[in-house]
Amino acid sequence: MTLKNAAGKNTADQPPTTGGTEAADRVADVLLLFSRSGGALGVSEIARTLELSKAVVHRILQSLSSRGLLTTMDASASYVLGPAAIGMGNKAWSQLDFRTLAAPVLRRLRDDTRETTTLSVLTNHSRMYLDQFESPQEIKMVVDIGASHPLHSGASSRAIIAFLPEAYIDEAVAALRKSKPDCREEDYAALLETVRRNGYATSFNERGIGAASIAAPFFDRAGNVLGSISSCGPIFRFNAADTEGHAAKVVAAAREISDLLAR
Amino acid sequence: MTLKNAAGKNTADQPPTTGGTEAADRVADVLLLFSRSGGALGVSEIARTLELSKAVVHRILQSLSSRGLLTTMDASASYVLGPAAIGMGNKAWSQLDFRTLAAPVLRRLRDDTRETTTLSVLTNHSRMYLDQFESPQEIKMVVDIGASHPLHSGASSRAIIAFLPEAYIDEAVAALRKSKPDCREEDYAALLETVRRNGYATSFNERGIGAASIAAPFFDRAGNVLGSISSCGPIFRFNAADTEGHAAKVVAAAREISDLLAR
DNA sequence: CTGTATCATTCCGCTTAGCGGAACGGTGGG
DNA sequence: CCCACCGTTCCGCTAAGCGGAATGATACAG
Repeated sequence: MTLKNAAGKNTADQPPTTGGTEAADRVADVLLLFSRSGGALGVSEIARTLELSKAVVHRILQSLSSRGLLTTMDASASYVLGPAAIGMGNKAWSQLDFRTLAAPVLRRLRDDTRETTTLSVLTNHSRMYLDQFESPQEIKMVVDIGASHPLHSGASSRAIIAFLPEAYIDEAVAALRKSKPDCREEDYAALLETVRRNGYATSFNERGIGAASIAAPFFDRAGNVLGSISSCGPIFRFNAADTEGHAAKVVAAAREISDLLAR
Repeated sequence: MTLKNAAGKNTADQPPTTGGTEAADRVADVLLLFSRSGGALGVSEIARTLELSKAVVHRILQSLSSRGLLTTMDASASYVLGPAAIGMGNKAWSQLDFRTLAAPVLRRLRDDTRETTTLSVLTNHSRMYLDQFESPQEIKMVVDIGASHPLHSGASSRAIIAFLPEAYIDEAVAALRKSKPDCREEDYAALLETVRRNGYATSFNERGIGAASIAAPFFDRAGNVLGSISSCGPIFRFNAADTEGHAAKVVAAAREISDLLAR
C-alpha cells in the first residue's frame, strides 16, 4: 500500500505535491483557497473543494484562526482571512521588490517599443505607479511614480479591475457615475469583458489629452491580479493598425513578469 | 525522552497550542515569523527561533514556497514572503471589514470627546483614511476619506510609522527633507521614540493650519501595526492641560480595536 | 411540531505521515 | 587547511493525526 504512493504521491489530479510535507501543503492550499474564492468559506465547502476530510479541514481552520490568519465572521460558522493576513501582505510588500524584479522586462519592452513603459500595482482599492522607463524620443509620456490612481479609468487600471471580483467593479461604476452620470453599467461590463478576452486594455485620450496607453495585467501563482504594466505615449504614434502587434508585446512582457513571480 | 512531551506539548514557553493540529500550528508560526521579522530568513535561524528541528523547517519552507507564499531571493539560501502573500493581503482587505469592525469604538470615542474621530490604515507605503465620525460641534475637522497620505507627517501617520521597521523611517526622513531640508534625523528618531513610549502621537498646526490631532495605533495579533485612529479638531479646543487625559481615551479605544482584531 | 438535510464539532482506534538524529556536500572566514 | 555553519537528504520508529461515524445545532418544509 505504501509501495509507490510514498514519494510520488499524486492522486492523479490538481495539486502536484512538491518537496515538503503533505500536511504543510494542505495548510497552504487552504490559505490559497481563501485568497482565490471571494467570500467567506465554511468547513464543508473547503473539504469538498480540496477533497479533504471535514475533520482535517476543521483542525486546520482552528490552527489558522488561532494565529489570526483567519477570522470567523460575527457569530460563527464561516471564515474569512484575518488581520494577520493583512499584516503579512504589508510585510510582503517591503520584502519582495517588484521594481527590481520587473525592471529588466520593462526596460526591454521600452527599448523594443520606443515608448515609455510603466509598472502599476494594486493597493487596497486603488492603483499606484511603482516605476517607469522613459521613451528615448523627445515627445514622450511621463507618469508620476508613487501617487495613487482610481481603479475605474485608464488602461492600466482597467487591465487590473477586469480581473477583480464583482464588488470592485460595482464600486468603480459608482465612482465613474460621479463624473459621467450617463454611463451605463452594461457598457462598462462589456468593456471589461473585452479586456478579459484580449488580455490587454487600451485607452486613447482618456486620462490625459493626447495620451494613449496599452496595458496588460500580471498575476501571482494563484491567479490573483497583482498589478499591470503599460506602454504609453503621445496618441499620434499609436495608430489603430499597429495596436494589435503593439499589444502582443505588452502582453508577452506581462506574462514574463507573471512567470518570474511563479518561478 | 518522549515521556510527557506527547499530548500536553508545551515546552513551557511561548505559543500555546490551540484547537487544531500541531503541524498546522507550525506552518502558521513560520508564516507569522516572516511577517514579524523584517528581512530574509534561513532554515537554521527559523529552526532556532521556533525551537523546531531543521528538517521540519526545511520541509515547511519547501511546501510554502512551492505554493508561492514564500520566495527564495535570487540565488538561494534564504526566504522572503512571496507574491501569493501579497495576493492574500489584498484579498484580506476585501473580506475583512475594518470600518464596520471599528465603527462602534470610533463612534463612542467621538461621543466621549465631542471631536471628530478618524480611522486610518497602512497601505503599501502610505496611509489612507478609511472612515470618520464627525464632531457634533459647529466648528469641526473633516478629513477626506479614501485619499492617501504620506507616512512622514501628521499624528495619524506618526502613530503608525513609529512601529514600522527602520527602512520605512529612512524613507520618511528622505521624503521629509524635500520640504524641510533642515530637519535632523536624530530629532525625528527621538520624536518617534516618544510616540513609542507614550503609545500615542500628537500634531498641532502641522498638516493644516489651526488643526490638532491625537492619534494611537492598533495592531494585529502578531504585533504588526495595521493602522491608527485619531481624535482631531480645531487647535483652540486642544489645550496642553487636557492632552494627557484626551490621549488616554484615544489609546484605550485603539487598544479596544486591537483586541477586537485579536479576538 | 416533526422530519429531513444541512452544518460544525467531537471522539477513538489504526496506521501511515513525518519527526529527528545523524550524515552529507558546499561555502566562507580565520 | 580546518573548522563552523549552512542547507539538504536519508531512514527507521513512533506518536501525531487521519477518517469514518456519532453527536448536536440550525434551518427550512410540510
